[in-house]
Amino acid sequence: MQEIKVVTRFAPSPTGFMHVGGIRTALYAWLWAKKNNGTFILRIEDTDKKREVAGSIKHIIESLNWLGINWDEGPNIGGSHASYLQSERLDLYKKYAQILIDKGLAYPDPYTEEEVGIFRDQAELAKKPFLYREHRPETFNVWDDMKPLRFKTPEIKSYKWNDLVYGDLSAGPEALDDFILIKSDGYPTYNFAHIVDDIEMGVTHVMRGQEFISSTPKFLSIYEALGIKPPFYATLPPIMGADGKKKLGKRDGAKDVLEYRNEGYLPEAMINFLALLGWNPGDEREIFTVDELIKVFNISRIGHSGAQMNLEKLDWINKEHIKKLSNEELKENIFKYIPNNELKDLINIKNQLLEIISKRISKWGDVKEMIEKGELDFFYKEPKFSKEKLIYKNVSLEIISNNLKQAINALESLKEKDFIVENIKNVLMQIANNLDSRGELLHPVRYALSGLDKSPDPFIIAEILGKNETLSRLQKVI
RNA sequence: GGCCCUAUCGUCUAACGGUCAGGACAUCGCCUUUUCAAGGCGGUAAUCAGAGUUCGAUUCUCUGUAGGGUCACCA
Repeated sequence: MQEIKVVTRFAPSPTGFMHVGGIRTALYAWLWAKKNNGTFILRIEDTDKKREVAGSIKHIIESLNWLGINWDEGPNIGGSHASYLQSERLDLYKKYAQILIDKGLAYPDPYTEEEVGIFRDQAELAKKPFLYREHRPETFNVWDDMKPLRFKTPEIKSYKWNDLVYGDLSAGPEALDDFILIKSDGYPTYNFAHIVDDIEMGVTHVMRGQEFISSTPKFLSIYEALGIKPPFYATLPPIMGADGKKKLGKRDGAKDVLEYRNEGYLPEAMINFLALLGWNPGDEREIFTVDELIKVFNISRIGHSGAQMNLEKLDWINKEHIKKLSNEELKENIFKYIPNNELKDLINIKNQLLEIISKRISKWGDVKEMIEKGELDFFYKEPKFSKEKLIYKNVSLEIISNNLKQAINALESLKEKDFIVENIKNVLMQIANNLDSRGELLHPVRYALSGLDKSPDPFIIAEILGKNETLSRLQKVI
């Protein structure tokens, strides 16, 4: 058995941003190349000038960069098959087109677009698939570059082929047609250009969505006409929109992946999540680093059915990845979402506060939300409070005040350097345990320190505030 | 309409033809607790329907149903 050098590619068209569907396709192709020490190519399929959106290429590159999906050859770094922009390879497509013309397998379309449109409407009216080849001219003119060039399907037949994911696939003869190779504007169609490029670039494994199954016979017939062996095909199941019905698409709310970055998801969590959307390792592991994924990824375990995005699971996976980060990494990320310096300074001094925050978020953007809701203000700013809220159940304010006085006395006895969570807890618990219920002390202390109905426990707050501030806040409420 | 693909808890999924149909997210309950979060423990919850093959079918076959894709001078 001869080992083949794996070459995969991701070939987006520059028509806007990347959504998770495209990214997952890129990811699987990338993982497969990495796993096999192969080559991963980024190629831009910019053959439709009308749909092109300015800035897309930059945006696509930024998206892939964010996720760490890097390429060995591509538009910004070059490579031995440059250019990686199809619009700069027009001569090459013409060359291959000429080969087909010479074989009598390509001819200029004599009809106008309107005429073809009428054929199509007729077919639709008759509830039949539209087949251009039924209108194929008897004799072919010489191609003058002004008309679109069509492929003359050599043999109308059914196709069977093997797919690395779906196994044996087949299609009836109506999947075969005389499709356009080169458009009247001189640009090739996807159907033709990607085949030429895959051949030229030595691509061994083509990964793409299910929507291409029905055009695969067209591709196979081109390979046959050229006398070239097609690559391996790995068809990916679709990713469905939130309703679980339709394939995810830009028109129905698919998000730019960079929005996930802006919301504060970790790239490795995003990769982890997307890898699991349509693939599984065969055991029960779910949290993977990128390196682990490269090791265990396998085409044979890609699923066949469409999967719906589950944002809650993404949050969970992101949280699991957050847990793995060092304090430095946590700070670096969290600080991006903190507008005020007081809080940053405090976090720099108190690792405990960093821990509180990181435990309560599933993505960095949640920090912003906490701040906006004022959930962190009390750490560096005196809280506002109302006396009634000191009350725990039906205990009178008088008793509460009395309890708080005891707490103040006890806390005062702690030396500044001993003012840490363990000691604070000890001291307060001693008092609290003698009460009818601990809440009679712990609730008012927590409330006096935080001014909030919901907050972290009073012991940790006290340590973070420090002895002076803690005592001062308690004094104020009695 | 033709052709093609798919079908297991709400969601993502696992299960050489023989499992009590397993895991994860979500959800619910309990524990821990002064609240919230976290954590620990546990529960509810699925093989689309009908035939066939077989001693035995989630698994194989057929039909139906449902969903998806495709039938461009888009990719």
